[in-house]
Amino acid sequence: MTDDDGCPILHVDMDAFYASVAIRDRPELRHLPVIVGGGHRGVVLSATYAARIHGVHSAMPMTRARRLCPRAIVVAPDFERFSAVSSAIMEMFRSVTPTVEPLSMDEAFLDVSGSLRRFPSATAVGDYLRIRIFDEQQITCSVGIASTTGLAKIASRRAKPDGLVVVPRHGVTAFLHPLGVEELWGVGEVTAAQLHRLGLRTVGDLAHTPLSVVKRALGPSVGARLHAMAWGDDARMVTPRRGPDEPDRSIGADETFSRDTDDEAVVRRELLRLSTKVAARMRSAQVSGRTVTLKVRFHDFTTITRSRTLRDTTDSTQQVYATATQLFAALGLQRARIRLVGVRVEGLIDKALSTRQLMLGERAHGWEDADKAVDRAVTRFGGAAVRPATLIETSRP
DNA sequence: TCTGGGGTCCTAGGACCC
DNA sequence: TCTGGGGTCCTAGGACCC
Repeated sequence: MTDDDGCPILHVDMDAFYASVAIRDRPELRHLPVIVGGGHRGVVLSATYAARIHGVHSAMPMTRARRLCPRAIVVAPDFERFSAVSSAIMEMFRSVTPTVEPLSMDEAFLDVSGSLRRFPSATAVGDYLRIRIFDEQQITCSVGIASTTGLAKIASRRAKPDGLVVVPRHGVTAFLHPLGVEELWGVGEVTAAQLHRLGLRTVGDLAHTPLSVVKRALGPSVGARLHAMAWGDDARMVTPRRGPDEPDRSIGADETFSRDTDDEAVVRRELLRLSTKVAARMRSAQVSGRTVTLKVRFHDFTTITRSRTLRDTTDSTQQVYATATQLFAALGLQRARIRLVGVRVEGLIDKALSTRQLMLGERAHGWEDADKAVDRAVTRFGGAAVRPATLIETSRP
């Protein structure tokens, strides 16, 4: 019947997720070209297949997308909505197997080795999930099934839209070798160009190139990994998402200005807004971090980062902001045209594990109390209720 | 009015330590 | 008085993912 011969890894990927959720909530948009995205300097987050026909795809600048498909209906993203749908789908996955690894809001790996008493095959699990997701969420998805994560990921892409593709163990090279190198997970624009320069266009070309040549071109680590993947050899296991014992590695926020700016006051105000946001998210996640990184992107898109590692971990708005502005001041910019600034805190640990030594004479509670008060007020009244005085817009005409 | 915002992981050099 | 060899931390940048 099905030819998955015991391949246990599923990759389930929603089709045009944001756009699908958007048209589900507005059925009159069905069959129309719909683009989720926005902002005059934004990019396409997701587009329906009716829009893709015109060449629109995700990550494309909105300006270009509108030019390609002037009749497209542009919908602003509603991340709370997406997140709610995503949670429901992930829960459904967990009802089938505990070994679920979400990769993003709209895709996950599942290892169903343990589910094969309840289901005759991995393919049966895939069919079941596709039907249930459509029944309960009215959106379609695609499923890839293979012996490894890398293959399952490629298979789901080949299954799009609304399909299921199995890569049987005995058919790995027949499936893989005709594909373009850029189909491999981990090969982006830069690596693809490097491989093309070597005359390698297909995965088969890559597989049949001596490992030493590939390593020399791509570096030992990337080279070895991709060469192995070209043979379907991929050690990456499905690892259920980090629990609360293992927090995210970093939390950050950045923002592209609606117009490039050379006004230091504008930049500082934005750094304050971003620091406020980042620190609040850290406190809400109960983590604390030591390294603050400032990101600055200039008008020509060149991007630099500057970081400072503090003596102790922090989750204080004030300390994140102070560090970010010091890093910015140290750049010594003279009227540079700035496109984007960002603030990120890395080296996160569980707040309960962070011990902080007070400086001599430092007050034990100061900014920390202020942050807590702000968090409480935001919980009660919403984010607009409490913010630093310099962020309150004045003199709206 | 080309090119978002959220992340992860890797590399590489220098400092520093034993 | 001519040059070790790890290991870890810090910093900066870059590739990649959705």
